[in-house]
Amino acid sequence: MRIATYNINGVKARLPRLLEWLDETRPKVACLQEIKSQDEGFPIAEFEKIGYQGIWHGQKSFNGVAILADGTAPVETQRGLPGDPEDEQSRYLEAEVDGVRIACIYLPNGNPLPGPKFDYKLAWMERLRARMKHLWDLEIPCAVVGDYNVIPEDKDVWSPKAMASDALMQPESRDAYNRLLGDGWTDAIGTRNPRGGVWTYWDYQAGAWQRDHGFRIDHLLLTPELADRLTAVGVDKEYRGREKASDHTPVWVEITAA
DNA sequence: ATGACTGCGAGGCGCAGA
Repeated sequence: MRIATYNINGVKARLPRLLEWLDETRPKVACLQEIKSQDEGFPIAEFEKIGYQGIWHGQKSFNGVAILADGTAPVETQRGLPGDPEDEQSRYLEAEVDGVRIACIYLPNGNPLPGPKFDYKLAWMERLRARMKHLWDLEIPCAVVGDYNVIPEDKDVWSPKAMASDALMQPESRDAYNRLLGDGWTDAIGTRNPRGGVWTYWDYQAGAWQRDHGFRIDHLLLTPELADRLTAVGVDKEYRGREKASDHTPVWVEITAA
């Protein structure tokens, strides 16, 4: 069972590329971020044509997350991140698929800093931690996957110096991420690539892709019940080099049957 | 190096329909 996450940067602009990736790699579950679409504009029929069902949580222009599943309907368990009734940004969607609980997250970027956007990021991360504690206490196979907008360590970025002032690698951002790992969650890509040097994002600007100037910000965090079933991890790097690509690339874990 | 690129909405514009 393959669980993948992919920040697609616009579901309409990315549709041909996205359908191609689903068709070629056939993940059981595909968690999408930055669909940048309102609920009524989500092209579910296109996914159904190739055998996927899905749920989505959109908003106009920005953000938006979706969970697609091959040949089965994800059963929604949570829409929106709990903990702040004032927060109207669509960044969290959670469902059950084949006995696995899966949360799809689009964590706030947090730039520029200091400022309200960075404060929002840190507050969102504390709310995420509370939700993840809830999931942890269920003692079930569970994955919280998506665009975390955190570069965990210096080995996860092409140049720590170039990115030093960015919200993605501030000590506060890293501390909040490390608290999740400290709670027991397994960073699947990180633990399987201890030397680092694995990127999931390359900026559109300054020839970052051609120079391999990337970093790792798309993560899959697993409970022990799921980490025990982990057989492989991967980054579908070549999709970043295709025509009209997203600036992120798909990342996945392979899990054995229960 | 205050750069670089992209997607989307607003809005302009052309066009179809009333």
